[in-house]
Amino acid sequence: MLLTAQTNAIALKAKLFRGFSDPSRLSILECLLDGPRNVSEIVAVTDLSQPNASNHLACLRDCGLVTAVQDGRYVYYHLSDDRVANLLTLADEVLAEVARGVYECTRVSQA
Amino acid sequence: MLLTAQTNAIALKAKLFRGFSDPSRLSILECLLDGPRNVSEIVAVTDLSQPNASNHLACLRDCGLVTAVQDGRYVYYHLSDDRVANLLTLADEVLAEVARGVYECTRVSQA
DNA sequence: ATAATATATAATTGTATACTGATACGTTTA
DNA sequence: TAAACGTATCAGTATACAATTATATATTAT
Repeated sequence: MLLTAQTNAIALKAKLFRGFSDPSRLSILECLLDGPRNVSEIVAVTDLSQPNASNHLACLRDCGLVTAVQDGRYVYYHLSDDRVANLLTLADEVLAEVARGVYECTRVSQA
Repeated sequence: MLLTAQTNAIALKAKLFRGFSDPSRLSILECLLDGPRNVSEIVAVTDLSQPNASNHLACLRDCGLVTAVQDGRYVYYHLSDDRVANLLTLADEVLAEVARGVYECTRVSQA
């Protein structure tokens, strides 16, 4: 694809949405809706393996969706912007509207 | 991953976001912000190959983000819900906040 | 300093998915 | 009906990505 300022902006946005587009990462984000959590707590809540959670957290952190704050040997994560929560809420609303369509979507993943 | 009502809801939401998480699909969605477009018009605006656009449209359609209306030999697509536009706008706002972080993110894709 | 705990990284592997080229299908026009 | 046009599907390939296991790094406690 040709790279212009416009396509670059689109690529950025796609990357942002990609942060939301995995169930593991969504679980992490939703668990952070209630406030900061350290990795062990996130692992406990989400049932992800520790390295797996750590990988997804690195992705979310690099993408700017969450922020890490080290406190001793613990690292606490929190949503980096209130609008991240808004995006999740808005997605719920769209889902309520089109849930049936998404449920029947077999093109992205059969899972 | 254990499948509960909760994880199922999360999987649905992840699938929804996946519709937004590809530059080609985002281009299509943004081009539909201005109103309905048929496939040829979408191909012209986005510079995607026709089969590629058609594939992405099938995904967006199955996921409920766009709706297709056939008119003769043309098929017109439009956003299926106003909130889809809202999600795109909100994403822009988050991006404005965290653009630098996303730009530096090398974990999702090196492109 | 050593052990224990918390988190991050690396290497590997299987699977998902984006793209291309060829082709099929459906609709309109001649 | 045949030809042209618009759209969808299919097969194949290359790449991206998620999960796992093993290991490294960092911090606290003994």
